[in-house]
Amino acid sequence: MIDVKTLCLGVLSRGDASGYEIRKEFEEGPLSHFSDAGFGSIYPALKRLLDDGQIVMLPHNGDGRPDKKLYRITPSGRHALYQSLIKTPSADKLRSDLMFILSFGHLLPPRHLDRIIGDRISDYRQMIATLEVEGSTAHRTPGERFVEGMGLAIYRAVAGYLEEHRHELVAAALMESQVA
Amino acid sequence: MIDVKTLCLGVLSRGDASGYEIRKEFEEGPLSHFSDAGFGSIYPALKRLLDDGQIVMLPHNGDGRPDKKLYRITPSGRHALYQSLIKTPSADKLRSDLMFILSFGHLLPPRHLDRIIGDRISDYRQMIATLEVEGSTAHRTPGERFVEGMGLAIYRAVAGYLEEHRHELVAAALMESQVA
DNA sequence: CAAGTGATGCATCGATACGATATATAACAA
DNA sequence: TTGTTATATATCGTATCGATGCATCACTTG
Repeated sequence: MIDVKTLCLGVLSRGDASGYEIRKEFEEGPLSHFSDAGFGSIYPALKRLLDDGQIVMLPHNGDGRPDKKLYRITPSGRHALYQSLIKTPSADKLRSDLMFILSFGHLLPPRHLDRIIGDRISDYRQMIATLEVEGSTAHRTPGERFVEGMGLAIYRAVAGYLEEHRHELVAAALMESQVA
Repeated sequence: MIDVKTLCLGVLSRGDASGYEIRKEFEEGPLSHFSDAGFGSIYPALKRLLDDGQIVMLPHNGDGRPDKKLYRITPSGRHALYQSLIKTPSADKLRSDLMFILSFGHLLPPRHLDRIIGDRISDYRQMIATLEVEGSTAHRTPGERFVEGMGLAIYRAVAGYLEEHRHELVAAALMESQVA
């Protein structure tokens, strides 16, 4: 998997940013769907990138706000980013607590099962609605549009599957609970 | 996210297993699609589960093979598993190096783009074919069938999206490379 | 106008997890 | 007999995660 240093270089390749702003990219932006990094990884990564000369810190114009360290990618940093981008990408990873839980569906109360599935459907429907609005308003590069489209496609597939098969699983759990 | 201790308890709730066999479950079984754990996490987890009395080690019948430590879940372990299963599951996570790379598609050679997308489509088509065979042969609980079905639905959505939008992205990269 | 809430912003720390590596045996093919 | 693959345990350094702490500023709400 791509490391946090490279993720930061990727964000900075689009423009100067602070650690906090980089974090936001992984929480909201087009990169948020398939990448992630928290403060605990970003700040150490920025430190190492500084040491390696792949980014520089901009002198904050002594105006109002004191802190907010802005970082800018260097040519060396762009080169390192490019080298990472042309490496063969590792396999995609899906992690889902819900799916782990549902694979033990027969051990759980049917009502509880039905609730957590319903909640998750709502979550996905909400995300889909948000994406559909953003997709038509926000300005995006072709790559970003492609990635957001993939996010949308996956979210729809997940929400659709949950809706279509929810009853089967709950019904099976009901049978199980009547036996026990 | 659910920790490796709980993942191990989940596997052991289906039957006794060694560390190696637990690993295999995350590489092949129905749990492999949405969960993962390597040796470096499993062995320490088993050690802690032993300390906590949530699993026990079975005395290996002094037959042929020497090593192979078999573990069995205890009632205390089943209780701990249940407690984890009824917690509100955290949000699903998708990680994809490929999507990160493609979001910078305009920086990359169009031919390279086309190749890595094509390779990934093949990977997914292969996984889908494997799953379709297994789904009709292997014996599964309702929960496992549900989870495998979700895996299949997502893989199909991803492969389909890649196939349908591949050209758009490559075309955009071509335009970009002619400008530069 | 005070007081609370939430967003902005930096940073650290411990627990956990990851990935590579080492070691050894058994089975099976070349 | 040599090599390869599968079985099997285990460790170690590094990277990452998640929670927490601490400010400041803006906004709203009684």
